[in-house]
Amino acid sequence: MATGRTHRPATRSRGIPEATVARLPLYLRALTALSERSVPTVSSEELAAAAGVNSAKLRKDFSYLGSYGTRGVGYDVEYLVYQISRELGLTQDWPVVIVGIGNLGAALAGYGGFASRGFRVAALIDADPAMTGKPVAGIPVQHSDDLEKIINEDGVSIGVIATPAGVAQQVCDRLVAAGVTSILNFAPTVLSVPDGVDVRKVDLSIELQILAFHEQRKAGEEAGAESGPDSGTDTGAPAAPPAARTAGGSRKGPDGDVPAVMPA
Amino acid sequence: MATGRTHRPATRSRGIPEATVARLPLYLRALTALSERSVPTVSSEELAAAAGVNSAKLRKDFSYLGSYGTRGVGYDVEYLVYQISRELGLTQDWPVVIVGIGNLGAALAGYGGFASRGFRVAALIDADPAMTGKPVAGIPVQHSDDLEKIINEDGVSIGVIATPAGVAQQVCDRLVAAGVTSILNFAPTVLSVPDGVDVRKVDLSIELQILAFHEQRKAGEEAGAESGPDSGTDTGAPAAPPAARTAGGSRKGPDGDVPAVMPA
DNA sequence: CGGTGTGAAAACCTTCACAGCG
DNA sequence: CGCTGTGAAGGTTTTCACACCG
Repeated sequence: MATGRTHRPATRSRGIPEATVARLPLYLRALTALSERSVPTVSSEELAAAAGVNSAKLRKDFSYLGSYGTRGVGYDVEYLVYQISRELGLTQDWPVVIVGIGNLGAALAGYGGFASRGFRVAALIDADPAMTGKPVAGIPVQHSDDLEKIINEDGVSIGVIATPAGVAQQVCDRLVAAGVTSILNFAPTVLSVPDGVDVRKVDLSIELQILAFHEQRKAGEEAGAESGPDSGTDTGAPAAPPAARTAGGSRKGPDGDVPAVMPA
Repeated sequence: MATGRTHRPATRSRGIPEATVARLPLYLRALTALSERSVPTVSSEELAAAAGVNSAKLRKDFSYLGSYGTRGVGYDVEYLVYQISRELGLTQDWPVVIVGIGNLGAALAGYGGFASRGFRVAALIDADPAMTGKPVAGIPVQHSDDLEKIINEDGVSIGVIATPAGVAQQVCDRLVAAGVTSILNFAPTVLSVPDGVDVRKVDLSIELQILAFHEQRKAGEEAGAESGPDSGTDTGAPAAPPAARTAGGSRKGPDGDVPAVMPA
């Protein structure tokens, strides 16, 4: 997942649980699809299936928004699309800037899912002079020297960072200084921002690592014991030597030393 | 954020909470950075800051893995890197196939974060014949007709779907039929898979929508008055309310019971 | 001392199950 | 009757705070 969040000051009444907020886009997507097929109403059961959650959860989620359904019938698709859009703030137009136009930035620039949800790519920004002026997904790339100007002129409050990790923090700082208060970070690094600025992160490799964890477990399960090169070693007892000091000689798994992970 | 099916068999021993598993990659990343700077040990406080979580949470997380720290000192960086890598299953090599080589697929193919974490891009697959043979990030694209063969020959168990939503389910079905048991889905659609197959999804526009929700709230807040983000509301009228009538009837929505205009 | 490891409390989220309304 | 809306129960995650150890 990808969460990111800056502490909520414990706020007031009108609180929609964060977990619910995170699912609203899912419901919206499912509803939009139904709307396109001109389906007039849906039951919580059907909509839940389409969104990939269970119906009790969906009903509970909707109950935080208000009573928008009709007992014995279900929910009016169009009406719900509107209510959720409004709740998410998608009834207004959100100009967004994407910084870092490499492969990923280009993919984001051309991603249809943005435009269709109230987001408008206001500008593509890159530090490489060779990119300046080059159109990507139909939008000319601008140089990062103009970052502040662009943000101010367009009243941009949401920025997407798709730069290498090394420069992400400084790009972030500039965005924040220029007035951006929400950041979607694709760089594999932790950004620090002042209070009042929201950061959400998406790390592609983290998702894969979580899958690997479960995958590994499946493999170990069906064999009871193990068979791979990296055997199960210990499992039950927490044993394992905590104090494995001395940089060069930490004794680890069966494979002598040095884990198999080493970035470039 | 999205877990796949496969719920805890309950009976299985060694349960590391899902929330903890999701953070292990974060710790690993922070530790890898420290390791590169040859830092020998870290305290929970320091590591937590580097990973963007609080220290109590980090210590609790590590307690599920075992007692790998030294009281009064902290954790041995190298040792912890190894332990977490092993727990995540990253000490082995995971061949991965990426299906759908558009902008996003190309970005993924070239993403350094994969290779550095035990993942190996075994193949890039696309349905467009014009792409076949073309090298992307140094790897030649193969045609989807050969999908099953590729998966079998390489013993691939993890697949990444970066195709348009319309074909995602069928690609998924083929991957699963060929033996893939973990899928990372970038297509904005819900995939249905048999039990035993894990799916995680990453939807770029969902993250932005969540940011918009908070952004909207901020805007409404500084305007002083309460009354939610949609204060004025009124807004024309149409839309199709389910059945908002009857005095004292259902009125819970933040905006009384008067519907509002449907956005385009 | 300084910092880990961990029970216990608190907060949060999900699921159950059913009252009640259309 | 069918389905929503929701208290209450159950589960998970986070936070607290402190015993305990190097």
